[in-house]
Amino acid sequence: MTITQPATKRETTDDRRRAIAAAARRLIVEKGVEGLRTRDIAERVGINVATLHYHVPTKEALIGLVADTMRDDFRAQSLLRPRDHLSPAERLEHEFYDFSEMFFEYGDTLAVMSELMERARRDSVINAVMRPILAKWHQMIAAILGDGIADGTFRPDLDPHPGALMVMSTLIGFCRGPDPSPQYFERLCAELRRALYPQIQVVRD
Amino acid sequence: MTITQPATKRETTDDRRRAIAAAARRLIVEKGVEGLRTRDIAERVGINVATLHYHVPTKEALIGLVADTMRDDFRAQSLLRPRDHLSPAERLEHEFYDFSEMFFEYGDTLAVMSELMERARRDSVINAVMRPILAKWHQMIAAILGDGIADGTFRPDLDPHPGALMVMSTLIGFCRGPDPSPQYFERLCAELRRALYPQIQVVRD
Amino acid sequence: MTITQPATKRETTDDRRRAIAAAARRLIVEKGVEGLRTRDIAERVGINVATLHYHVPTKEALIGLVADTMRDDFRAQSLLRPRDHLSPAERLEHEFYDFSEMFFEYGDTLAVMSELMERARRDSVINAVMRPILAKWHQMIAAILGDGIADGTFRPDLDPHPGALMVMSTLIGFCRGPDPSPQYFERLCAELRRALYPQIQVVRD
Amino acid sequence: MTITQPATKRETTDDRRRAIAAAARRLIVEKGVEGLRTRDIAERVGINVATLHYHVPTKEALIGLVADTMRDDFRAQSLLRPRDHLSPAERLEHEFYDFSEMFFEYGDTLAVMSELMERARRDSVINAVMRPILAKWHQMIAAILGDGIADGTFRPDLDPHPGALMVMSTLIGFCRGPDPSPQYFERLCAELRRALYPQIQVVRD
DNA sequence: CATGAATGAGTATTCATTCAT
DNA sequence: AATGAATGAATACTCATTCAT
Repeated sequence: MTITQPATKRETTDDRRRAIAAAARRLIVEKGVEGLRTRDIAERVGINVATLHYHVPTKEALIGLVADTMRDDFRAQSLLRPRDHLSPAERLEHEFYDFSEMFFEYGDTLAVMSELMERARRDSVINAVMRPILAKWHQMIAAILGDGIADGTFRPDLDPHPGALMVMSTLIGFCRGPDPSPQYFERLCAELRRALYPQIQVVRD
Repeated sequence: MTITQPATKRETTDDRRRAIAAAARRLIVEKGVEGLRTRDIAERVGINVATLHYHVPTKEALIGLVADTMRDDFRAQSLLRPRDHLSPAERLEHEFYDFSEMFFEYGDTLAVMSELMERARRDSVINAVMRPILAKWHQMIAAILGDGIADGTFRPDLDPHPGALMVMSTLIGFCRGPDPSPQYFERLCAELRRALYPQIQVVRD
Repeated sequence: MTITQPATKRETTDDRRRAIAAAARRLIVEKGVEGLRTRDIAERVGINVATLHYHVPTKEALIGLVADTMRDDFRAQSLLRPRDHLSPAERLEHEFYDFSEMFFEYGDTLAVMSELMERARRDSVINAVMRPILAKWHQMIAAILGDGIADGTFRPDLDPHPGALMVMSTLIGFCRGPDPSPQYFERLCAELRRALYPQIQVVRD
Repeated sequence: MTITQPATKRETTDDRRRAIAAAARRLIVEKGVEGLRTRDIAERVGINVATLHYHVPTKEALIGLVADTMRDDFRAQSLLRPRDHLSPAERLEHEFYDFSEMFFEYGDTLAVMSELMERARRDSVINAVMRPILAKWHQMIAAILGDGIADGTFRPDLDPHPGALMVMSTLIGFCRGPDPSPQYFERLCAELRRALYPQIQVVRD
């Protein structure tokens, strides 16, 4: 129903590459990058191994392709979309929401991301694609925090750069954390909010 | 003590296993778990591959062995050592310090940890060893936070469990973060402190 | 002239085959017969691999085609052209000159020839085309020598058949020899002349 | 009876390498260097492909090994052995005899040599081993000719360097020539002798 | 305990050739 | 006549593991 329909015999290269990337991602989730086999991908797409190599010449290129689709996903997903017209608080909530959506709806993407990040350390090709994504994300959150500090939304003593890393890391940590339920995600977000917003209730006497 | 007369004969097998684990860990840092080759380990230890298999019969056992040494390391390292006689604030600082020491002095341990965690998702053997370590760590920090909330050290609205995850994730995030310098680590810790402690300065008039 | 209306439509196939053969020969010079790839040829001709196979159905046929063009070249080149109206000495000089021209001007032809000869041993198709060329050449030189012996131009004790082989082999040996310069070629020809002509200076009394 | 006896199970690496080289040479004679397959070699030696790779890690190394055995053969064979104590005429006859022996008794060696020489043009590894052999041989014959010219054995107008190339090329040409019989070889040698020696019969009165 | 040699089951990649359009 | 896509059969090479000594 989705991708592996053997109805229309000859596919266009672009479709095939898409299908290959999708199969590769699913396999990465299942077996990790190190367990990724060209034969498995070909089989899952329903083509010959040689055909796979016709569309994606080498395994390195294949991983590059996967990395590219990751970037596209992140772009398509609003995660990296600036929302300058909104207030810092709203933008922060969007970050939380987009991340939860990505985790709960498109779980694969984050899992693959995690795999690729680990590998990025030793694989310059992956690194070249992955680093910018993280960097962009980090910078976006830092901007949100910066704006929020300026307009008094967030704590005045908040340090945007480490603060952004804290937010990102916490969200990522959730994925590997002990309780991957939406309820726990909400608790985590609440904690982050309290960590970022000024403690209003203390004001007074 | 076992077969021939001398005293320190017994250690041989155990020593070998230790040496093998050490070599394996170094190689994991260099090439990742997926790049780990029994031959390379043997060569680095200075023994034959067959001999390696004599001491550690299978690769799965080998990774299990490495995981075991990880647990031992974390135990030896004060990270998981309870320090009930100290104040919550002191214990938190100890966590920061121990983590920084592990990162800056024994960088390998965290790198291997990271590799194994990624793999734990699919490898039940690794998972069985790694999960408890993380769980223990998480629980310890949660305890610190809980105690600190109780005695007023930390924000009263702090939620210990997600808070602990936030602390852990942020520390872990530092390792992969954009700036792995001690200075940045300190900024990050400062940020965490501000996130956990009550905002004193707000108290006025 | 090529693709639109004009008259010369019919030649297309033949032109294609010629272009294919030419590209194949260039590639054989560069990478040897064993390094010859249909895809490379197609690319160099500027057509699709499938199109190549349309014009030359199989690789064996392709090599046969190349061999054919070799024969045509040798025919076109005066090497195999009888020159009965000239004196044996003149005809021998023509052989030297034609060979040098082929080596220095059309180096490819001899290189391809050499490649194909080596392969002829095991490939009956190539053998069928190549042997006759060599045989013809050998027979022509033997005829020159025979005629020259008869009219006193060459040594009376010269044995035409082995003599011809000696001349051919020496010329061929030059191509692989230590010094492929025109000067050395001339020295080699001089040596052959002294080996074939009677030693005049000895005649005394 | 010769090499492929599966009696003694574990062979020493040196023996295996020898057997592998021998099998490779036979296969090169049969199918050429380009038709050489590691599987075929392994099968002929009676070992697993992986075992082959254990002894000779790569195909390049394999061809290097074959080239090495060629050099050893040529050394063992008297072809490259200087015989300074003999007269130039005797030394020349030795060259003829050694070559014929190599061709008629150890036909493989020259066939392999021929294959490797063709490939040497594009393969620097082979070239590095083969060139020196040819160079040495050429130089030895040139020395014989030089000595023979000096002591009046050979024509005074003989040019040693091209002369040596002529002798070598003619011998090599015999291998590919139209008639590979011992009788024809003798005719060819006779022709070479007449080409090198002064023409005594001309001296009369 | 130790080792050199051996091996089965993979693993990415290549290549001539074919097919549907 | 031409082509993009597809494929079967190879091909060199790898690796954890085993065996005989």
